[in-house]
Amino acid sequence: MTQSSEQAFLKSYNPKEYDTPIYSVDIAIFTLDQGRLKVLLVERSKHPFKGFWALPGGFVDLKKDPDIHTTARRKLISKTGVDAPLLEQVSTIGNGHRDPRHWSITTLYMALIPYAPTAEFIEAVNEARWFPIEEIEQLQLAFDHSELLKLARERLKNKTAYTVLPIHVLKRPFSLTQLQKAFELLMDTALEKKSFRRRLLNANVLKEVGEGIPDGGKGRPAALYEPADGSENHLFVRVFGD
Amino acid sequence: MTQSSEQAFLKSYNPKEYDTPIYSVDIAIFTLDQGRLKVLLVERSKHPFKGFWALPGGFVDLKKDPDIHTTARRKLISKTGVDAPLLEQVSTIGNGHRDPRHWSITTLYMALIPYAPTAEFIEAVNEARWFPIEEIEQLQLAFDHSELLKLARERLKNKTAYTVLPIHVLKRPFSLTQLQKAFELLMDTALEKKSFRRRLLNANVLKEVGEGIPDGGKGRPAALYEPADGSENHLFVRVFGD
DNA sequence: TTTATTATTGGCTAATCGCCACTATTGTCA
DNA sequence: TGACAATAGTGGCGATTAGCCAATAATAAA
Repeated sequence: MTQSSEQAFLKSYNPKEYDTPIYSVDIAIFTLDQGRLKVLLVERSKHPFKGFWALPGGFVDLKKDPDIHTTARRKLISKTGVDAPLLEQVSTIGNGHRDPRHWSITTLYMALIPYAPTAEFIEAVNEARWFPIEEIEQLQLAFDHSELLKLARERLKNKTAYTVLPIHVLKRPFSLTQLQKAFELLMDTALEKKSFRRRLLNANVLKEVGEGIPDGGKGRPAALYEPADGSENHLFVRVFGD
Repeated sequence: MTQSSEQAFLKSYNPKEYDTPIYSVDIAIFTLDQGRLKVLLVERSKHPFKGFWALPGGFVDLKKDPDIHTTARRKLISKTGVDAPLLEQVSTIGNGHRDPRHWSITTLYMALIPYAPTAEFIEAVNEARWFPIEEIEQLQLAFDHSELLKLARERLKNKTAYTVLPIHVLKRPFSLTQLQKAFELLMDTALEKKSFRRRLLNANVLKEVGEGIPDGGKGRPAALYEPADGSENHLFVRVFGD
């Protein structure tokens, strides 16, 4: 994108109503792939910020969306091809400078999704890509999306310390080692093996569903688990990690 | 308000833009007075829901408000006369049925404020009143404000269990007994005295600033405290209560 | 059989909570 | 002036849960 074409676009943009802000929804979609935490970004095909990478998002369809959560879900599915096991609101950011067009408000959501079911769909569309989160820090994203991503990332870290959030990024069933790895990647901290297992097992949030090959293919087979019914909302009384 | 005048109002309402939702900010303002948890409500003077009690709130002033947090603060001050020591975002609710006029979105904030500095101002305006929270449950509020209040109340309970939120509803300095009472009212649970004191004192979130008369005027004088610098954001590693 | 590799458990210490009885300080009142 | 009522504050034990780290278990490959 060139500076001048954006200027031209801005000049031609003429909001009819000046007393109502633009409202949109943006989603930070997280997954785990190849032992790394990744985020889905889409390349903007339109001004403003044409050509920049951005969080998936868009406007409410007043005719079709019953509520904003549905808007977020619709956008999520349109970019990944599938629904996500976790989609929740993070925060709403609104001010007069985040969008060059106008006073603008966005409600930020975060989603967790296993990698596999999304891979084929996303490779087919070339405007969307999974980025390792560290790589995004070097990128200049559209609007204030770098800050939005930081907000979602923080929420993810914090919530992982007292919930079982990471069960939503794994394909099922999973071993405790895999689950621990997921916790560690989402929290960005190493966790102590025994403490981790004790915590999860004592909480009755998992049900054993057999045994499988170990992580990495070598060594003792691991017990495999799935989330127990209703465990998604489990709250630990103590935070984990330090 | 009469059914027919609301009907007439709705018939005459004609939004110019159909593809953008209404956006507003609402605030659940909590205080403690006479040993009770109270919430500020305002009586609506305009349609829709004319004559109903509602949470304070309103629209963004695109000319004056740099961001939505400022919008919330402006509304808060206009109803209470003073700023609040705690104002934070709770959640954003948006759907096609919460406002009879149009698809509508609101960002809900909650505020905590000591009672005394607000009393005079609020008694002077007769469209605003502090309601004990239990009384509000019997009331039919405007729009979906009963649900919004429930959301804010839940957030208040939850956060009180792992933060020092209640320091913001007390005038300073305060005794530990007063602070415990505040915690109990905000959490809606009885707390154990020794555990409470140990928790607060060990956390280094308070500084002693003298001694004063006991709670109720009788008995041994109590040590008085103020929040220590930076203690507002203290997070306990364990939740309290039970 | 040995070894490498991953999974799982044992067991001690420390922090923090629930519980509850006990002590401390003040004013009141006979 | 000496009990007593009322509120503030402490002592101390058992339970839960985290950190630590070493030991044991199961499997495949050498």
